[in-house]
Amino acid sequence: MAEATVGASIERPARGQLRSALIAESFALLSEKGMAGFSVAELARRLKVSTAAPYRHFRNREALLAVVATQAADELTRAMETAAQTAGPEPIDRLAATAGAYVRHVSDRGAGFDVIFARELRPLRDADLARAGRNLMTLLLDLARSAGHADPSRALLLIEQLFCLAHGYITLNAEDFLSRSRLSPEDVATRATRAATALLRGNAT
Amino acid sequence: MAEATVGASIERPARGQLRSALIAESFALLSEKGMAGFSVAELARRLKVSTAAPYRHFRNREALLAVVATQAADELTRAMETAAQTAGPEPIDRLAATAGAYVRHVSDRGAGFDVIFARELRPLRDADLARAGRNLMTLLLDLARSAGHADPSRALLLIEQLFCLAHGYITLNAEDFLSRSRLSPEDVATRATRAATALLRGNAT
DNA sequence: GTCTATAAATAGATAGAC
DNA sequence: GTCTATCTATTTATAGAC
Repeated sequence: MAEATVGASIERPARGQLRSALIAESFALLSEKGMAGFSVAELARRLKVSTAAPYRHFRNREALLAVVATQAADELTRAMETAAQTAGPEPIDRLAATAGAYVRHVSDRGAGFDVIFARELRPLRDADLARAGRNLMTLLLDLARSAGHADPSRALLLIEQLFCLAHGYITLNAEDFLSRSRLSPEDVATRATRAATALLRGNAT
Repeated sequence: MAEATVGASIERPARGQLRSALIAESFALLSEKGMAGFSVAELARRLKVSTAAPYRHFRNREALLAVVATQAADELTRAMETAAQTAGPEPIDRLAATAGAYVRHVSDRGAGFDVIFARELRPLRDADLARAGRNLMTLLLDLARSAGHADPSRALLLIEQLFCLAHGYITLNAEDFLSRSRLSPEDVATRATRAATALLRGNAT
């Protein structure tokens, strides 16, 4: 679990470390406030630097978010790759574990498809972010293909269904819809994995 | 489709009609900006009244949102009731149609579970909103029970899975994840209904 | 590489006139 | 029932000092 939950007191970064500290703290802020509630000023306040300091490292709010989104996509690609490999030989189990890993990782880190593919970041046309997003989608489509869905449009449909389900679990858990208090990343991932398995079974028949 | 899409020019409401106009326009604003981007000031600007005017009708932003959330819950309850009744005798079809109606209605109106059960509105302890939310959940649980899931915790699980899926479709469609441009409420509902059917089949086996 | 100071928007909300 | 005027807080972003 990435630290920096609500009240965690944050060290002011050493000189020269602001850029990486900004990126790291962005994940915590996204986790708490989401994309729309993300603010460069609050980020600076948390790191105990002036509100102007971030602008020495990033042209503007969107450029910072694009770097965060790129890192999120790369992290997710690795987490899901690992989950698929660990899950055993059954195609359905592998895909369900992949969706579960998505839910676990995004619940923990706060940046998922909503950030990676955010409409708000599209106008930047950031090459790194585009590459990271493509890698992520390629992994998913490959997994769907190797689960026996050779038809590309069928594979795409399966991915769409699976990740709408996964992302819904994240979003509604954030509003305490699944439980009286927010479920841990581990718990919500478990529930989402079970749901994903049912969805995949229903598609197989 | 509720009008008031992006550039739609809005009539200034007649004297005495501001309260209902505020509520009506809130749905359009939620549709475009979501909960976090919702602002009383922008609402007033769109209705061509002063920023102070809304505060003659609602104590604050949250009180306004609570009324909107209540109406959203009541609308949804009716829309989903109708969809279930129209869907024919098959329990799976009825539940899938209900989820589809959720997606269609929320894609159009902008206020779903994220607004109705918003964490932000919880501290108000608004009795009307609580009643509307309970009615909505009661309808869904009844539908799940009559679909053969007599065990209450099993019925709850089914509803959870179904509406995480439905809500995920809405959220990701809003970021153009499902298509290069945003799908219409009708189109996203069709896709979600298909996915819901697969999910329900997978749970039945 | 970071700071102070500052500007222009925008937000939520209130007091008091009409 | 709505307005003008106003206050306070917050955000994005820039200029120029250190």
